[in-house]
Amino acid sequence: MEKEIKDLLLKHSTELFGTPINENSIQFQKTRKEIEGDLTLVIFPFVKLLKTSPVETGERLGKFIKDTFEDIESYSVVSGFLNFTISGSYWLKQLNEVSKDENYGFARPNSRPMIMVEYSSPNTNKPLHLGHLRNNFLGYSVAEILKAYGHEVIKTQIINDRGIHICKSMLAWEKFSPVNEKGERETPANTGLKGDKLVGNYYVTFDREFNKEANEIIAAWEKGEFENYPAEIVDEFKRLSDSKSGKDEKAIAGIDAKIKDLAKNQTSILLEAKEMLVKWEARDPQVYLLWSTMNNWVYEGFKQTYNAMGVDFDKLYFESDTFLLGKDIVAEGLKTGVFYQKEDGSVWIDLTEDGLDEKLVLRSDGTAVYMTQDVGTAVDRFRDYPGLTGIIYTVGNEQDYHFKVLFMILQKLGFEWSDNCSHLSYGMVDLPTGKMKSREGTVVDADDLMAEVVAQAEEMTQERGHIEGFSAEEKNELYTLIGLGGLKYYLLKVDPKKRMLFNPEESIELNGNTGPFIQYAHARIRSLLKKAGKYGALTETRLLLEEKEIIKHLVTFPAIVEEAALNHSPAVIANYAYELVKLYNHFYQSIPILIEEEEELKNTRLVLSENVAKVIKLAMQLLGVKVPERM
RNA sequence: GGGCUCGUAGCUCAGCUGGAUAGAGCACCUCCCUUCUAAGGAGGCGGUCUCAGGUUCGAAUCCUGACGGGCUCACCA
Repeated sequence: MEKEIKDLLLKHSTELFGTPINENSIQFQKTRKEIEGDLTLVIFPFVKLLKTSPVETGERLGKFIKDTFEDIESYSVVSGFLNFTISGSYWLKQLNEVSKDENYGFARPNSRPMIMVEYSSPNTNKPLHLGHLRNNFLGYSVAEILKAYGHEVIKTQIINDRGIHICKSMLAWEKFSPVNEKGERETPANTGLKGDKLVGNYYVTFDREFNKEANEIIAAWEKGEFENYPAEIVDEFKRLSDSKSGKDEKAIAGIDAKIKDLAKNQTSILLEAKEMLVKWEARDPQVYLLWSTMNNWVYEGFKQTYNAMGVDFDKLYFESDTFLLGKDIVAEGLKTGVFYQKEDGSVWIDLTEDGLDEKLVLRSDGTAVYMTQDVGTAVDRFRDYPGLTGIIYTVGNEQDYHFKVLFMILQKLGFEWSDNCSHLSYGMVDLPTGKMKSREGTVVDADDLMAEVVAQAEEMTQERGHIEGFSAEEKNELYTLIGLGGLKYYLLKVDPKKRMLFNPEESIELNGNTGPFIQYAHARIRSLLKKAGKYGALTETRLLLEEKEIIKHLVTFPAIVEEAALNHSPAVIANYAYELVKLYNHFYQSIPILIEEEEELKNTRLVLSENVAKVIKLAMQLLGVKVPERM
């Protein structure tokens, strides 16, 4: 209806206003609750054109529009707003349209260009944590939303499987892993530990030993024992140490941190790790075997976690595969003058004219940095998928600058698709106690959290669920569905861009704006429909206000999907679903459905309920949240 | 210090391409299961939309500045 009115005004604008009007000056909004009407047109923009009062302008437009559309029953002008009341039969027709389409709101699959969505992208030295949950749920959901909007979507990730951090875990495992009676070191098989957890433990072990050794070095320096250390390091230490006198506490802490870095670089353990990295790059068979063995443990662990999260990928990329291509591209770019080389051999790009800095793209020793492999990975992807038009990178907002630079480099290298690449930048997840810090042990582990949330759902469901006759397996499925659904909804209902607070109590809450609240509404409707058995089709009936409100909301679903797709925002979908459920619950509570005696009214209400359940399900599907038939 | 970003009820968040009296949830207080799942519903309490200017018929929304929080400015990833 909005579109029809808009077209009408545009078509007749000269006749109505004496001049063609801008499409943007036609603004619709929802009619306020207290005022009668279904649709409101803002008339201020036209007042100036007509040089009459708002009331007069409104009356004139109102009459013109009402006379054109049969379905507009009446209009009223209230302080600059033109409110239309639309006929019940129009809304019934709309409900019928919704009802006909099993995938209402979804576009035809693959009717839009191919897009790649990257998410997750973990390091292989640490288990996944709460931050990854936000990342994974977001990426998965945005991918589903884009599919629903018609895009062909490739879900992917880049696995950060190479570099010094992996070598640290490898080294710690070699040095410190206990040997059992069979002469084996710890493995996931002989410890029963998930592979990512086991490797993560050794990363922690490395860090502990690393710090221990660094502290010993500092202690030695403070006692004046400087033999075995290079003169320039010793000088630097003395300079830093002397500069502490007379400074305040904060400044001293800063200087101490610098001293710590200095000492860390002198540790034998770091040296060994670096040697290992060099060996890895040279494909030393022993190191390479250890590397692939430990990485495979991690992948196996991650696989379980992804499975529990309910996310999946169409294609994986590994940095160990793409960083060489990155180096090739840098070499080409150096020839064409996109990059330049400094005397020490390092390669840079100058972005100062674009308001950014100079950025390193290759170290002086010729090895790749993060940027190098990201360039390589991007190009690799477009080679793999000739139909690909763009990539969406789901990565935390601490990397905003990195992606700005990456896209600019790709553009300067002449890849036209760089314009279609975007950074889905999301805010950090804070805890009530503050930031998550691995050093302080405040990181919330993804597996633990999911298990906890499911256990909580079990407890709640046993307390109040309607699960008579469920098998043990069905029960467990339900607990998982509720626990995980709640967690996903909790993390997705907030605008991705914003930093958010994770409150453990709220995340398992069942009341209010939560996943289980929405799931419950769905289960209740399904149960109602089951009880109703067969019922007739829609017929011409009068509609109650409550029913009309719901239909109005259902009708906006396609526009919501579009908005969510364009903004890469699952939160838009979550808020929509919540609104829908609130409207429905109000209706459910105050209007008889099954016990309505008038057959036509009952049918209408059942069809309405059925479609509410359908749209809830579709919307939740876009968030990766499942909805139960009973709960 | 430069760049980016955020600041809405006690708390967590919607609203932000300018539009009517700024909305939810949680928490707190009242009510409602001899009607279909009360994991529900109705109502109450609670706001100088950080502050100060500006643009506009109209500003939580746009612009400028201040204050406060976060991120970032590595031959780390």
